[in-house]
Amino acid sequence: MTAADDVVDALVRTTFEVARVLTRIGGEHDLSLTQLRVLGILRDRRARVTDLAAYLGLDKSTMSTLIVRAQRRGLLTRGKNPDDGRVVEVYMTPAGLELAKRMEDEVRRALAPRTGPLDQEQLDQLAKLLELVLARP
Amino acid sequence: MTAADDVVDALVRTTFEVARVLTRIGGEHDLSLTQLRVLGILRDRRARVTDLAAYLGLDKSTMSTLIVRAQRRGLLTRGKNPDDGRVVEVYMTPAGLELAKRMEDEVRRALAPRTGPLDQEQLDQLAKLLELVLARP
DNA sequence: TATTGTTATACTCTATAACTATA
DNA sequence: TATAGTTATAGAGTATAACAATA
Repeated sequence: MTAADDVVDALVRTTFEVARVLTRIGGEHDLSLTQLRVLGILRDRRARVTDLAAYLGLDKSTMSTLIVRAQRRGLLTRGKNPDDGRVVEVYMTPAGLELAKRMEDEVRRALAPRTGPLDQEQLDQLAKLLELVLARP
Repeated sequence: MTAADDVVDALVRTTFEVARVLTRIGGEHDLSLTQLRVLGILRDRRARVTDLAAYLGLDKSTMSTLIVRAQRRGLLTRGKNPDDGRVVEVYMTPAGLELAKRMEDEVRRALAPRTGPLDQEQLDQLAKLLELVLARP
């Protein structure tokens, strides 16, 4: 068992723990983990259906139905791109933005007991090391 | 934006990145992220249906159908507990164990480019810090 | 009565295939 | 022809409710 293996183990376990928190908080607002993520992505930008699908690793048809359901709930909107009539751009409604913000706060609060025991130096180290892990594609 | 907020952001992004890798590798073996996790849990122990459901945060009925499908694929087996006729214990078949092992290797290989750039000290630090985060329930 | 598990039902999530519209 | 998106279909994942068996 190498140190890299230990890190992979810890990363996978952390992933399931954080995913559990995200799934619970999403569920409390009737949102799946995927829908939660869509809202997270669209918080600060608009995006095309195909680009969203590629980013999330989903088929465009899956993306399409996800958007339809979120739109039906008033969380986001679709609009034609005037430069290319084939393209549909997706963006948040005020209600969607508000929900995304509320859930972000809830996630911070839910994870606070886990980050709380770390001191300032450990928090900085962990953030830096995770950024290093995320840097590689 | 506090240091704790930065860590939460990095944890959430890491979660989605690792989940993407796990989803892809599971998918290559026709397994969902949940099924992948069930196999991971049962690798080194047997478990009751209700305990599995509680651990995964799923309803027992959901757990039941997941088990039925995995069993139909020959990955795991169910057996009555002789001490308590209500209890069903679930455990892996040799085929399930072999698949779990193969996927674990694939996950390590897939994440190697991300852990690779870290030196020995950084790996040890990251493993230690993630353990601290995981320690709090 | 309480606990353990399964089944029926009704959603959402997801990919594949077939389609429309635009380029 | 190629690209962007939608829709129809089918199967997996999920929870709720109702149920059977056991304690």
